[in-house]
Amino acid sequence: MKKPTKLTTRSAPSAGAAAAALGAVPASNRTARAQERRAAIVDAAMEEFISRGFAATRLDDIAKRAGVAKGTIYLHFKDKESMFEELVRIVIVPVVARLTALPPPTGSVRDLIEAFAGNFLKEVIGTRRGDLVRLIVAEGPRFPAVADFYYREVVSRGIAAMRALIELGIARGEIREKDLARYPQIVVAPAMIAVIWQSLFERHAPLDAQEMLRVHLDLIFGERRTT
Amino acid sequence: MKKPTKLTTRSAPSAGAAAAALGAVPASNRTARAQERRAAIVDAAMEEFISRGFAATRLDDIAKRAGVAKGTIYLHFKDKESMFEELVRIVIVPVVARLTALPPPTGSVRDLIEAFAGNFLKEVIGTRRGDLVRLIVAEGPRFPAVADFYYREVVSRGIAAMRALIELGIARGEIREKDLARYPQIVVAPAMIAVIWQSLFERHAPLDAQEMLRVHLDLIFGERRTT
Amino acid sequence: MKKPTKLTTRSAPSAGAAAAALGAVPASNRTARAQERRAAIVDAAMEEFISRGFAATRLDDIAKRAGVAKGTIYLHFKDKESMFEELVRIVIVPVVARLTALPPPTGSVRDLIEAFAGNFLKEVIGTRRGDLVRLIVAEGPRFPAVADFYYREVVSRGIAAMRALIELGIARGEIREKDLARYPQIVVAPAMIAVIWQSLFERHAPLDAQEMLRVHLDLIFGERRTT
Amino acid sequence: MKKPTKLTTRSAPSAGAAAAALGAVPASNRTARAQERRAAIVDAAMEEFISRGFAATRLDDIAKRAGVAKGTIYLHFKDKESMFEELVRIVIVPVVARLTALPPPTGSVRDLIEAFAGNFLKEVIGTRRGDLVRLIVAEGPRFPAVADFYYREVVSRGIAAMRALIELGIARGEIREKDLARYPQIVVAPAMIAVIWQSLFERHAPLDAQEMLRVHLDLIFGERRTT
DNA sequence: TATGAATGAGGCTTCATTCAT
DNA sequence: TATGAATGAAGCCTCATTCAT
Repeated sequence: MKKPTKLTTRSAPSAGAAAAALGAVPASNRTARAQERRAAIVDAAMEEFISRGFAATRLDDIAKRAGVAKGTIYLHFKDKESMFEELVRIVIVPVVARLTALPPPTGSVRDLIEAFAGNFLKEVIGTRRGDLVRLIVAEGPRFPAVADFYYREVVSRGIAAMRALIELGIARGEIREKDLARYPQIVVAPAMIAVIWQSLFERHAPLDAQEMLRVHLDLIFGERRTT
Repeated sequence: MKKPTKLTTRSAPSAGAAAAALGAVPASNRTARAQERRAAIVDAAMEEFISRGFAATRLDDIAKRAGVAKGTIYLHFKDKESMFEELVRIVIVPVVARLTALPPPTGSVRDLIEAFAGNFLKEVIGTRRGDLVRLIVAEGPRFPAVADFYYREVVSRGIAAMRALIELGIARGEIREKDLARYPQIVVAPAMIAVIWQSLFERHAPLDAQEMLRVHLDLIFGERRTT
Repeated sequence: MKKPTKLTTRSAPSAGAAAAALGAVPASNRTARAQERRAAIVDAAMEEFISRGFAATRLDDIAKRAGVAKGTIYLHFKDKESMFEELVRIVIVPVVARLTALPPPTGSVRDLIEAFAGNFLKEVIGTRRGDLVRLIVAEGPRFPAVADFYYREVVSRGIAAMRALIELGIARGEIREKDLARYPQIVVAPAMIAVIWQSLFERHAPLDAQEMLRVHLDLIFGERRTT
Repeated sequence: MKKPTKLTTRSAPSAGAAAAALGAVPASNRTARAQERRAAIVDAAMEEFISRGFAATRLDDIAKRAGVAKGTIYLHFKDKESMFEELVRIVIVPVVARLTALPPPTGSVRDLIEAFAGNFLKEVIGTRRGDLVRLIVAEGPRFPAVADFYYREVVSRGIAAMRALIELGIARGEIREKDLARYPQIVVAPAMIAVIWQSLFERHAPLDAQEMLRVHLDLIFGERRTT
C-alpha cells in the first residue's frame, strides 16, 4: 500500500465532536464522507476498468460514475496507474481474507471442494469479480505489480490450499490420481475457463458452469454414488 | 519478448518467403515489396499489440518496428481498429487451416489427443501465438468482431472436434466418464490455463505444461500402462 | 487585418463587459473568466476563419490568438465544424436582434432606406462583419447548416422587410417601378457588391460605396431635389 | 503563366511522323495524349475545387476524376497552389476572349445590354462558370494572384465596357441617370447577386434571374414600351 | 477537502509531394 | 511520360494532470 488509509487520522475535533453529539456516526463526518467517496471511486473505477480496460478508461467517466469531481480522485490516488494497482488490492484483499478464514475442514474432500466450487460459482463466475479476473489476465503483463500481487495473494495461496486438499484426498483414498497433487491447476482449470467463457462467449453458447464443474469433480473423484 | 523481432529489417525473410510461395509468377518487384512490407507490419503490430494491448499500442511504434513510415500502414489497413481485427484473422486463419487439414485419425483416442496436446505445446503454449490467445481474452469484450471470429473459427470448431474425439473414446471404452462429452471444455481447460500461466506467472513459478497435460490425460484415460 | 486583434490579451474589455451585462449577479469570477475566454475564442476564430477560410484555419492558431490552450477550445465547442457553425450564429444573432428592434418607420421611404444603407455602410461594408458575409458566401455550399441559418435569419427577413418598404414606396408614389417589389434583391444588390468588392478589389480600385449607394437610390427614387 | 504549355514543344519526331502518316491527328500522338490528359485534369480540378474549395480538395480525387495517376498531375502543374492559379486563368481566358470579340454594337444600348444579360444568364448564372465566380470570391483573399488576375482580366474590363455602354446610353438619351456611368457596378450587381443566390439559396427560394434582370433594366432604361 | 476549468503532450489520421519503376 | 506506393509533416482531438478558488 502506498497510501495509508485516513480512517483514524485527522478527525477534525470540532466538527467531529459536533457530529458525534448529534448521535449520527461515531467517526467524524469529515472522515466518514471521505471514506464514502473513496469507496464510490473504487466501485466506479472497478466498473470502468472492467468494461473498458485500463488504457481506454477515462478518469472523467470514473468521476462521473462516482459522483465526484475529477480532481477528487487525486486526493485519494496518486495517478491512474497506481489507482489501478491499488484497486486490485482493495478489491481482492477482503475476498482473500474471507477465503482464508474458511470454515474448519470437515466432511469428505469432495464435499469441501464442492463447497468451494459452489462459492466460486456464486461469487465469481459470471459476476463482476469474474470480470476482474479477466481484467488481471488482460492487464497483467503491463502491470507486473498487479501480476505479482495477484500471484502472491491469490494464485500461490489458492494453489497451495488446493494441493493440501488434493493430498488429503489422496491420503483418504478419495482421489486415485496421485500426480494430481503436483498440478492443482488441473482441478481449478475448468472453473477458470468458466470465468473466461462467460466473459467472451456467453452470447455465442451459454455454458452451464455448475454442471460442468460437477462432471469435472466426477472425473477426479469418480462418479458419486447416489446417497 | 520471447522471440527476437525484426526491428528495422527491411526484407523479412520468413514473410518474404511466404509471400513468394503464394504467387507463382516472380511477381513484379513492386508487388513483392508491398507484400513484404505488409507482412512486416503484421508482425510488428502483433508484437506491439501483444505486449501493450490494443489501446496502449502506438501506430508510431508499429511503423518503427516494421521499418515503414506511419502513412504506409494506412495503405494496408483502414485504421487501428480494423488493423487489430484483421490481424487476428490473418494470424489465426493459417493456424486453423493447418489444424483442419489434420492427419487421418489413427491409433487410440488418447494417442490422438496426446498428439494434439503435443502440437499445442509446441506451437502455442509459451509462444507468440499463445500470447495472442491471451490478447483475445483481454480485448474480446471490447472487440465483439474479434470474439465472434475467434468463437466461430477456433472455439466452436475445437469444441466440436474434441467432443467427437471424446465420444469416440467413450465408444471404444477408453474414457469412462460419459458426461465428459457434454463438456469438452474440461479436456481443453488445462491447456488454456497453461497458456495464460506462461504469460502471467512464468517468472513467479515456471509450469511444466507438458507434464501437467500428461497428468490430466491420465486423469481422463486412466494411468497409462507402461508399454 | 482591418481591426487590431486581441492577440494575447487575457481580459477582452468588450467581451468582458458584454458578459457582465448579461448576468445581474457579480458572477463568480470563475464564470466571468470563462465567458471572457469564450469571447476571446470567438473573436480569434472569426478572425482566422475570415482570413483563411474554414479548411485552412488551424485550431492551433485560433488558440494562440485567443490566448488559450488548444484544449480549452473544446470546452466551448464540440469540434471545428460546429465551432464554425455556432460562430456564424453567435456573431449574426445580435446584429439581427439590433436590426429587428428598428426605430419606428417615420419619414419618407427613401429616408428609411437611406438610413438603412447608412447603417449598412458603417457597420458592414469594409468591416469584419462584411468579411463574414463573404465567408458565408464562400463556405455556404459546404455548410448547409450555415446557409440555412443565414437564409432564415438574415436573407429572408431582409428581403421581406425590403419588400414591405418598396411596396410602401410604390403606394406613396415614391417609387415608380412597380415590379421592383417582386425583386427586392435589386435594391440590395449594390450593397452586397460593395461588401464583396471591399474584400477582393479594394487594393485594385477603391470603391466609394456611399456614393454608389446614393446613385443607386437616385435610380430607384429619381434624383433628389436639392433641399 | 509559370509553365509554358507544351503544345508546340517536343513533338517526338518518329512517333509524331508515324501518327501523321496514319492521317489521324496532325500533331504527334504523344503530344495529343498529353493535351487530352491535361484537359482532363483541368476539368476534374475545376469540378473539385468548385464543389469543395481549394483547401478541402484532394489531389487524389482530382486524379481519380481525371482518370490519371496522382503523379501525372505533377507533370503538368508545379503544385496544388499553382494548379489552382493556372486553372482560373485557363478557364477564364477563353471566356474573356470570346467576350472581347463581341459582335459589332448595333441597335439600342438597352438591346446591347439585354443581349449581354441573356448571354450571362445562359452561360454563367446557375452554371459551373457561375460557381467559378463564387469560388473566386471565396478564395480570392488567400490567392492574391487569382484576385489580381481576375480583376485585371475580367472585372476591370467588364467595368470599362459597361461604362462605355452606359455613357453611350446617356448620350443617346436612353439612360436618364447620369451618375450611373460612375458606378457601372450598379448595372452588374443584380447579375452577380443572381450568381451567388443560385449557389447558396436556390433550394430555399428559387430566383427567376431572367425576370429580375428585366425589371432591373426597366429601372435603368424606363419601362419598355410594347413594340 | 472538493471542485472543474484549463492545460498541453501525445495519439490517430490525412494528404501533398516524391521517386523508383 | 506515366504510375502509384511510400513518405512524413501537420492537423484535429483526447484526456491525464494541475491548480486557483
